[in-house]
Amino acid sequence: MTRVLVVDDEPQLLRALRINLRARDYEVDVAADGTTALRRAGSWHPDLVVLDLGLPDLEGIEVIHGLRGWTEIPIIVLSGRAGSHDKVEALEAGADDYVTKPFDIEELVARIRAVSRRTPATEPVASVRVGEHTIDLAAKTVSGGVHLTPTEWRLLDVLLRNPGKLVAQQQLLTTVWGPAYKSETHYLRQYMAQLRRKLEREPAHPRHLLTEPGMGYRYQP
Amino acid sequence: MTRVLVVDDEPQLLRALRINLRARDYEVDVAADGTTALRRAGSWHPDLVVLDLGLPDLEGIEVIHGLRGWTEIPIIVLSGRAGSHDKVEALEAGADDYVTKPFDIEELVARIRAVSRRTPATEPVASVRVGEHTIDLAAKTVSGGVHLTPTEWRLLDVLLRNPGKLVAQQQLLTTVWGPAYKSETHYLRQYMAQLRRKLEREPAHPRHLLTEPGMGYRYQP
DNA sequence: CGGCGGCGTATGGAATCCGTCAAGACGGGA
DNA sequence: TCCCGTCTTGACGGATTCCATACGCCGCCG
Repeated sequence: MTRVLVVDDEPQLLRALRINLRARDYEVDVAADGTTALRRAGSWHPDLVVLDLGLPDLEGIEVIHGLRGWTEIPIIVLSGRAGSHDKVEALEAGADDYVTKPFDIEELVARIRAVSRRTPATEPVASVRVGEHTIDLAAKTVSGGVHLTPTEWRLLDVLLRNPGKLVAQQQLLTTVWGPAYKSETHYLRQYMAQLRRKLEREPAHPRHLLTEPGMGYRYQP
Repeated sequence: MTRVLVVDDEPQLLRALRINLRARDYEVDVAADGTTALRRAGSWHPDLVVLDLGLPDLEGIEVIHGLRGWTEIPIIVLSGRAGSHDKVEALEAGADDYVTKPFDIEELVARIRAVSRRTPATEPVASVRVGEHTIDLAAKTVSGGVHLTPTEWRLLDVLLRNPGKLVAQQQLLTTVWGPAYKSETHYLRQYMAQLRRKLEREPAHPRHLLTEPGMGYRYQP
C-alpha cells in the first residue's frame, strides 16, 4: 500500500486529505511543520510527500532540500503563491509537481496518482535464503533450477514473509486455500512436504521449514 | 539528448517553446493536430510529449489514449480549461502533468525537467538476444528478417523489460490489451505461440519465452 | 501393550491450464 | 470495391497441477 506523508499547518486541509486518500487505499500520516515532517519522513519512509510551502517554522524550499539530501521520493508541493518564479524554484529544487491553492481535492488526488505511477512501489523483500537456495519472491525464482507450482508459491510466500514467527495452520489454510478450507489440514501436510523435498537438503530433517505440532509451521532463516 | 514533441495549433506558442527548449539542449519536433501527433510519436519516438488539448481534429483525451496504448513516455498537457474535472480526466487517462493556459514558459520548462527527471534514461534495454535473434526494442527491429506486429511488440516489450522475472498473466493482459481484458487468457496463449514461432528455434520446446502454468510467463535471457 | 491423534509420504484420478489449428471479423491501403 | 495483414473467437488434445484417499510412522496415554 502506498504511504503518503501530508505536511500542512491547516487542520482542515489535513483532515480532508486524510479522508480522501484513505478512501483510495493510501496509508496516510501527517505533519504540521517542517521539522516534524523531515523527522517523520526519516522514520516512517513514506512513498510520497505532499508538502505545503507555507509552514510556520521552515522555508518550504528548505524542506525540499532536506528531503532530497537523502531520498528520491516524489514531492508534490502545495502553495498559495502562484508566481512562476516560486514554481520554478520549487521544481528545480526537486519537487515533482506544484499545485496552487485553492485547489480541488480530486485534482490533488489525481496528481498524486499520476506522480506515483512513475515511481514503482519499492519492493521491500528482495531475496531470501533457505539453506542452499536463494529465493526471489517477486520474480518467483529459486536458485538451482528448482521450480515451484502456484500453490507452493502462495504457501512459501506467507511463511517467508513472517521469518522466525509461528504461522498458525488456520492462517495458512485461509490465506492459501481460502476460508472454506479452514480445517483441511491434510493440504498443509501435502504441500509442506513438497516444499521440503524441493528446498531442504534433508527433507526428513528440515532445518528451515519447521513444524510446530498442534499449532502450525515456522520459517527459520 | 532529450527529444520533445510539442503538439499545439498555435504557431506562436510552438515557436516560443521551440526556442526555449532548444536553448536548453532539447531536441524539438512539432505537430499541429492530433493525427500527425500520433503518427509523429510512432515514427520519431520522442522522450516526452507536450500536448495541447484544444486540437482541431481529435479530442485531446483521444490523443492521450492513443499514446498510452503503446508507450509510457511522459505527457504534459496544456489546456485552457481550468476545471478540476478536466484535470482529473486527463491525469487519469495517463497524463503526467496538467498546465493551465496562460502559463509562463519558464514554468513549463521547469515542469518538463521535473517530469523527465522521473523517467530514467529512456531505453535501459537497447538490444536483447533471444536465442538466434537480436532484438532492438527502441528501433522495433529483429535480426534475421523477422517481422512482429504491434501487439506482438507490446507483449514482447513487457517480457523483455523484466528479464528472468515472472510476469503475471493479469499484468500482461492489462498492460498489453487494457484493464478490461484482465481474464481473457486465450489472447496470451495465441500471441505467446506466435512469438515463439517467430523467435524460438524450437517453438515446441521454448528456451527463452517460458510458461509458468497457473501464473504467467517469463523471459529467460 | 494397544489405541489414538497428529504428522509425513505415496499415488491415482479429476480439474484446470496450456498449445495448436482453424476460421471469421475488422480495418487500412491499393 | 477488393485484398491483405492483423486481430478476435472458438474448439480440442495433451500436459501440468491440484485434489482426495489411503497408509505408515511416532509419541502419548490409558
